[in-house]
Amino acid sequence: MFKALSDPTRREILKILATGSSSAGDVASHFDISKPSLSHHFSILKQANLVRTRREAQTIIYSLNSSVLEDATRVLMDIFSVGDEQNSQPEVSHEAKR
Amino acid sequence: MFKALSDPTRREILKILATGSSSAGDVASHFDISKPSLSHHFSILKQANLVRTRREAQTIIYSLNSSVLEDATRVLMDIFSVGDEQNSQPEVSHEAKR
DNA sequence: TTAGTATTTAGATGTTTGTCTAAATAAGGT
DNA sequence: ACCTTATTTAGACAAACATCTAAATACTAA
Repeated sequence: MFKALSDPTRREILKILATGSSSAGDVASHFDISKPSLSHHFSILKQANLVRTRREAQTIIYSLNSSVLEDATRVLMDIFSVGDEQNSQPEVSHEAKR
Repeated sequence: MFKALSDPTRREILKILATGSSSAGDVASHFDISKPSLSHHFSILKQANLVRTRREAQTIIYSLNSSVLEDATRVLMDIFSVGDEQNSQPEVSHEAKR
């Protein structure tokens, strides 16, 4: 998921989808890259479970999977162990005492 | 910052630092990769402002820069526009109405 | 000032990633 | 059936990335 979020284009796609779901083509019109490239980004986002798709006639509608936001935020907070013990004033490594 | 977070080794480093700051060497002992490689990861983390350093005799002590967590979380929430308007039930793209 | 420890820089290498064009697939409309 | 529109797959390619070894730098202590 962090891999998926690490590309600026993909984050932009997510922002666009956050304002309402839309077709692959519609999203593509916001960018200056080819549709195959966009399609590739979509597939990565989908793999990361950040978006969902449904078909509507010929077009594929992409929408944000917001539930993963909570996961993402949780993982981040977990990494930084927020609301946790001895985090703020770090101790000195045992080898580094002078 | 997301780029920095996109590598599993770096996320692991951050988790280790979350339990208290430590020297580059100490952190290295948790991994099976060379010290130069670790050093490279550190420099990326530092560039992303996720860690801070101070020198203590020969050793360099790395510590988590927790304040960036809030930024990260904020950016994430921003992307998903949490606590916002029409996000839950997506509309259909104008081209996709049948 | 020489030796030892800790970390970083340099340079090389294989892998992954983002992009492209061309072709394939999917669905509808005439 | 055929043509048009929408999207994806395939294959290629350059740039970015994670890793390594060897050498350089930074500091301490004898």
